[in-house]
Amino acid sequence: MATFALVDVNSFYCSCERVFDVRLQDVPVVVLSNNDGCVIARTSEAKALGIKMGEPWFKVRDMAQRGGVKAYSSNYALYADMSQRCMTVLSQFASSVEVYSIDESFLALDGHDPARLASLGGEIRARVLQWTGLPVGVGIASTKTLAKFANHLAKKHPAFTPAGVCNLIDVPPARLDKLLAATSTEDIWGVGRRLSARLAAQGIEDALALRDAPADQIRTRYSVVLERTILEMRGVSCLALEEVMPDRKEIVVSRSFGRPVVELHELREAVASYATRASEKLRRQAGAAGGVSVFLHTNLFNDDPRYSASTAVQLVEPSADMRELVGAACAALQRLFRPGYRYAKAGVMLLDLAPAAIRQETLWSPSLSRDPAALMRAVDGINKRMGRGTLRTAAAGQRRAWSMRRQRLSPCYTTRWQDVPMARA
DNA sequence: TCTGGGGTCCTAGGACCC
DNA sequence: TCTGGGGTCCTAGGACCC
Repeated sequence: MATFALVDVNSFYCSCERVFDVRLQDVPVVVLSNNDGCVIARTSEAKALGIKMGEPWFKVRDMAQRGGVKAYSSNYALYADMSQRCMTVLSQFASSVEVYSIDESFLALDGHDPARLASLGGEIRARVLQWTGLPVGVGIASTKTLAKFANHLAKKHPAFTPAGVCNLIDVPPARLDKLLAATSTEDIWGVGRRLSARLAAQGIEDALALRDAPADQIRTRYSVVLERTILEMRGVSCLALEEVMPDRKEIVVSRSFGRPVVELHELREAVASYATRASEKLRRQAGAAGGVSVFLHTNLFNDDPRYSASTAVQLVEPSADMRELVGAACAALQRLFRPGYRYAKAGVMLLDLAPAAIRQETLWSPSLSRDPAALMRAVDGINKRMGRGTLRTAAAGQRRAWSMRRQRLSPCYTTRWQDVPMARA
């Protein structure tokens, strides 16, 4: 029987902020989305105040501040670096690790003494905390879906020992049934709000009823995906550990603007910036794009006149060249733009991605002596050393008055020398 | 009056995840 | 005034092919 652990960091973004500021230890902390728009991470103290996930910050700000909440703009440079440190520690505990998201990993624990799994979970927690300062939860079970559930239980029930660890393999079947019966289907990995509502309408009101529903009926009425979830809940492992992250099939860079944008030239700066960033991500996976799509829209929440549009441009041959991708994106924007609207957001998607190495050249492809890839390697190299955006296309602009608000940003403690308190002194 | 069967590819939309 | 960003997979239906 396979054994999986799911390890995740509690309130990850908030915990990262706490590591570097002891004053945040016992106070409620939230981290906001880009543009300081919504609450996307909350500590338990902030949850206790009734602050919901995804809630617009301007709606809860007054209440939150009265309650002593400290709010931060999201600092992805800090979180990405802390994530790497955490994953490095986790890799010491398992031969195979799947980094599932910025704050979660699945570990293959096969080969460990079954009697020692729970205490192993405790050791994982202790070492990650000691080496990175981040608190994690550990769920252990025979399938990935059950490991997710175990992790959920470890957070909810302080009774499991050691604290923060739940090993479902040790839980007697009758007790497991009770725990499932007390769990909403929505709290099962793979079941979202919509499916949960449809299931409830069919009389499947809790996770126990879902597990025991007839699998073939579920497949016919819903999908093979949900059938797999049910099998996994029964201990039949259908989802394997995926160690190598497959290359992205599409790359999206999009942002809401810090304020409404009316002028084409400002939109062009934004779209060129997004295309530049997207091309960096593309080259990082050694890919080339066959097409570029651009979208833009006005504010969907207020009474501004609505306009929303997208269009795609096919490239003559796949490319990872920043200049070509920015050019294509700007051409697409030109087609979409309608004057007189107050635009709120734009985005660039790179489509039809393929490995750059196997691309099909045309009769007019540049010769090797004018290798555009060499130029891009130089650009990427300089930006890596000197900071993102040091070299960019002129189209990406200088003033960038449209860029997002981040008024509550913490320092990049681990990735910028200027931001290290000691270095400033 | 009669109007096959089977396959592939593409796209849009819906659902999920963090 | 203020409402995030970036992904994946599956399915149904239409176009098209022989």
